[in-house]
Formats: sequence, C-alpha cells, structure tokens
Amino acid sequence: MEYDAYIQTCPTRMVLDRLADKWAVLVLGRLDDKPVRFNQLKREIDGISQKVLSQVLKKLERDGLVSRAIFATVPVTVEYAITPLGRTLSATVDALRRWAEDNIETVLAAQQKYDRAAV
Amino acid sequence: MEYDAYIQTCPTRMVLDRLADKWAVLVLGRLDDKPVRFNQLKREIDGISQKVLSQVLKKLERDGLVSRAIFATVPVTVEYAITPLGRTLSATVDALRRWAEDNIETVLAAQQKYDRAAV
DNA sequence: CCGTATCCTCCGGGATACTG
DNA sequence: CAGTATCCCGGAGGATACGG
Repeated sequence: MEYDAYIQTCPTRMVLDRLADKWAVLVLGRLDDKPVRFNQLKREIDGISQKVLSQVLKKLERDGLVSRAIFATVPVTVEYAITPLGRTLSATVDALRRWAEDNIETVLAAQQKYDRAAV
Repeated sequence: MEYDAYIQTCPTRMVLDRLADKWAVLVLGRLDDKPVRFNQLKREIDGISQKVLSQVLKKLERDGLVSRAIFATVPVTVEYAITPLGRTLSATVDALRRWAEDNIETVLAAQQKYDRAAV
C-alpha cells in the first residue's frame, strides 16, 4: 500500500502526524492549564510565527482537540482552550514524555558511542 | 527560549521528532517481529526510497533503538533488529496507538462537523 | 545485496505587510 | 487584537546512477 493511502486508513499515523507537527504539542501543553488568547499564545511559545500558530490552531480545532471562543469585546477577544478529548490525548502523550525522560540518558549515551565509533 | 535550544534540552521533543519521522515508526513496527534485511525492509515498506530508509535506519541505530548485524556471506547480508530499548519505546507507542484507535471515530466526526460548518 | 552520491523538485514555514 | 495574503528560501525526500 502506498503511503498516501496508508495514512488515510491508519489512525495511529493520523495522530502521529498531528503530534509530529513542530508546534502542536507545545500548543496543547500550553493550553493544558487554562484557556489562552492568540497573541498571548504567540508570545509564550517563543519562535512561532503568526502564520504557523494560526495553521496549528486550525488543525487542532478541526480535530476537536482545541476549542475556540470569541468574545465581542473591543477589540475582539479570542480564547483557545483544550477540549476533554484533547485532554485525554494530552494524558496519553504524557506516557511518551515519561518514556523520554526515563530513557534520555540511555539514548544520549548510545548516540555518543555511535558518534565516537564513526570517527 | 528559541526552538532550537528547546529541542536540545527537551527529551520529549527528541523522541517526538524521531517518531514524527515519516517512516521511523513503520520501520520499528516492521522489526518488532523479527530481524529484517535492508532490501527486504525496502520491499515491505512500500513507497520508501533507498536513501530515506538508509537515513532512518542510521538515526534509529544511533539512538540505540535498532541494531545492525553484518554477515560475511556472498553477497553480504545485513540484518536490522529492534533492541531491548527500542522494544520499550515500541510498547509505549502502543499506548498512543490505542488512543488513536479508540478515538479515531470522534476525531473524524469532529473534522466532518468542522468542514461542514466552514462551507 | 547493501548501500552512497548527485541532482532536482516541492512545499513547510519564516518575514513582512496588510485588514476586520 | 486576531488574523489573512504574499513572497521567498532552505531543506526533506524522490529518482537515478554508481560503488563496495
């Protein structure tokens, strides 16, 4: 099966592709505590551009992982929040986070050994 | 903190960046059963190019997730196998796989709702 | 069989400027 | 404040050819 076909029939790949996104996990993590406004998010996630933040939020909203609330203040206020579904994903990502933290030393050691051998 | 600096100090991001790789998870999954040779792997993972497969295997080997064994047959045989460390990561990825399978319907429904509203 | 080397294309994403 | 529009560049990755 070709990759394009595969990705559309494989839930895991869909989720991984979302998490793979350079910024999506950071956004989700940032929303975990409390709802945040667009520019606040942009300030807090250093280095992200307006365009990319906008794209990431749209994808997350489309997947039902993040919600978007508009308040008719002047000027307008938009708040992004994690959804219950997003929260369950966030919890699952924590398992991966734990693996990473538990094994980072081993991985780094393997890398150094590999690099030394390559010289 | 800039992203480049962030990624080097964040184990989670390192791991996610590895999993994010278009093919790494597929390779790891393919090795989960038994060791496989290079061209065999290339045939089984449809659509991957020699160059990319080679790159992915090198990264996984560097991280200590995959091992490489050379047999002095004629012509030479090279077998790639998952390491114990790789196997623990693979197990953790399963948690994500389960989340994906359990929630794919919800996500797809959210996407369709989003798309209908956007018309 | 197991790769590396080279070329080339495509597009993700940054910078910048502008709008409701 | 909350985005969209446009331009542009670097790097990922496919195709192809060649080397050990």
